[in-house]
Amino acid sequence: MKHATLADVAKATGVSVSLVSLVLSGKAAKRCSPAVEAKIKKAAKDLGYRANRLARSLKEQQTRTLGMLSIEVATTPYAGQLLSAAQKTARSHDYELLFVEVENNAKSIEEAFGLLAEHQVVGTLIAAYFHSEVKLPKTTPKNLVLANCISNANKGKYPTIIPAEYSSFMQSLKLLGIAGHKNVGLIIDEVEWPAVEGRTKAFIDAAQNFGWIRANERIYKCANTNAESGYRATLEMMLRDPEITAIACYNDPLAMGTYQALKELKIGIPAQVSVVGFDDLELISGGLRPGLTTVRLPHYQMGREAVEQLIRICEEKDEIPMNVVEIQGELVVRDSVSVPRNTSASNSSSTDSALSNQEEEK
Amino acid sequence: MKHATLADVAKATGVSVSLVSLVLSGKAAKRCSPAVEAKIKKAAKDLGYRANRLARSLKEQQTRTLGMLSIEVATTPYAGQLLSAAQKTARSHDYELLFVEVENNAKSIEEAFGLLAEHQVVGTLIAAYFHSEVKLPKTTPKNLVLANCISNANKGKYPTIIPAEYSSFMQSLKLLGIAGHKNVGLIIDEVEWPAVEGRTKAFIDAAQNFGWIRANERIYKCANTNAESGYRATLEMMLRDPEITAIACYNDPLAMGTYQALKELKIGIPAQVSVVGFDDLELISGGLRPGLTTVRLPHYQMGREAVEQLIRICEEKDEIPMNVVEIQGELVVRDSVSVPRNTSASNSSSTDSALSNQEEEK
DNA sequence: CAAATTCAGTCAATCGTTTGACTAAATTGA
DNA sequence: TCAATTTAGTCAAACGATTGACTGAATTTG
Repeated sequence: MKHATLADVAKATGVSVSLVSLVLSGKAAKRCSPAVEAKIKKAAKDLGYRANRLARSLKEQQTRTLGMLSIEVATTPYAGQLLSAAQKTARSHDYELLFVEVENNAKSIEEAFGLLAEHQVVGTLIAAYFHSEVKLPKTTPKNLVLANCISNANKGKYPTIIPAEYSSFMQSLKLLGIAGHKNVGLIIDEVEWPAVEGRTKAFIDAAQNFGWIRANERIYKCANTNAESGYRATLEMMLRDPEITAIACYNDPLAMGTYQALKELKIGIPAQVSVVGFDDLELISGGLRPGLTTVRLPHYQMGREAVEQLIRICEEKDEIPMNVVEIQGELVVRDSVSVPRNTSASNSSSTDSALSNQEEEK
Repeated sequence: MKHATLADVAKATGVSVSLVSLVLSGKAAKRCSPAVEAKIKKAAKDLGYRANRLARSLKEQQTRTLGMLSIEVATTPYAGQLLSAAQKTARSHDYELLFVEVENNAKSIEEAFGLLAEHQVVGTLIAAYFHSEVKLPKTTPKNLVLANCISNANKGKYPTIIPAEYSSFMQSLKLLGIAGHKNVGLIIDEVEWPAVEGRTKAFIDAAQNFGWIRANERIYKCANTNAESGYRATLEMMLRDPEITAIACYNDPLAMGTYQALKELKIGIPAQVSVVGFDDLELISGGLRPGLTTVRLPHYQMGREAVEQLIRICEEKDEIPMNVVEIQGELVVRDSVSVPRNTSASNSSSTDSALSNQEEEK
């Protein structure tokens, strides 16, 4: 039950293999009569002929396969979108994706590079599941693109597609600033990932621009970025700084914890305290009540852009590809932000129960 | 900067290509002197020789590549684990994964089959992101395995790895039954997926075994399975059936909504009402307070098992592979279940506030 | 010492596709 | 009518790896 080859089609039509190849790849310019051409095409169809890409690539000395190295990317909710986008984009350019998961260390990545080399991939994409630093080996294949990660050791060497942490987070901070909040807290990861750096800077700058009070003292660092951490940080924050009217969270799971703490303290969201998250994990941001205002990171676009850049450099269409592309996040406005409670409570979107809670607290 | 070939190694060592091939693939039994063997190996290493799998596969007339067709699998939180497991398992058997995303219709899948055929994959895995029915074209490649999906039109034709819906859900229902609950409600998807079918059956059987009251009337069907739906269903349920002491949810997002509704109604979890979910979406189940008791579906194991079966049938090691393998979920006990309020409140893990709420209600 | 065996390798065909070089017949042009 | 051109194809080498068949020399055996 082996697959039909050019030779099979040739035999069925009574012509040479060459002619079949020429006809089926549309290069038969003036070398074939219309009648024979039709016969060949019919035979190919009847036999279910499909070109053997192995043979073709061997002859052509290049494949249309891209390597996709995923740094634990696949086991997180965000991850899939990048992968999905990468695959679809590759497919739309007639490329395939060889998928390999690696650990974030030079040895594991080097091994994967070797594998991909054996498969003669023409380019490689490395993607991480959160904006982090990737540990590359000394020697890397040509045509390498980084998505959602950076390589400090090779700064500027590879095209790199990352989220615009600063300006994306700034969007939600601006929302708090414009609403009139002056007492804003930040709950953030204590580990110095690129994402943490960018978002912290945004917070500090926003504080300056909007005249936020004692902003530096209102940065709460957590060892983990899950709901539990957010819960505890928020309890601590509201205990130490009861005048806080808005909390910016490094990500949505933290914001989930913030919700829990505020509800336990009977502090209304957003009537008494506004909350913003980051990531737009639909499961959380869309599931919380009230809906969480957050920023959606463009994982889909990152995947697409990364593969498009990769294909461009593989085909050498673009001599000077831009080295670092920052992709903007998108503010997703739901119902967790209102004006601060002391400036114009009447103007807020607070519910009756939230207002009564506010009274109880005072 | 092309890659070194056997010919390059041969030239560097002054021997024939054949000998290099023999030596490097370890088949040089008595055909090579130790000295020459060492020289060849050194040259190969120095040149960074890597076998060209295209050429090898062409000659051998078979690849070590598997096709992974993913039905929108990549964009969901669960998905990654199956994919990750599939890749790692394949890798551990020296197979690679060609990853393609498809839509769940015969045309899209047929197209992908064609692509995979061109790449001469030796086997194909189809995976869905939730236990659903897959629409296959009339002709399918040999060596096809289904993971987390079934094909009713081809029942028993392909090895199929699916979660054991009935017995997995039964684990958490049993927990409710043993705790002594008699008034249990179910919130479930209205669409008749295999997952819905199995879990509904488990609920009905559990109701019979444990003597649950009016179980059939306490099945609430939702158009969506998100937190919002769970919230509304729970409000309705508690309004109509205030004596309910336990709610089983079809999945964790629904349970998240159940939490919100119960908290709004000032009904303590688990003091007054116990809740169980399904899926163990860590983001939700681990993030909720109290932690949600739920069932973890073995996506990782499914991926591994599916690829192992696939490789087995590709290599024809197993003549009679089991046709449907049901993989057991694992009960993840957190803090959302206790004994029912009316039988022995003192025995429950209820908090003071929950108990006081209970008093308020009565 | 001759024959048989072992050792240490080489040769050459093959997998399926591509493509520049070639050819034989038909057609055109002068 | 004969050379030149066009048409309609075929030939054969190549891509890189594999492997059964082969070979010439060295060693063992009787």
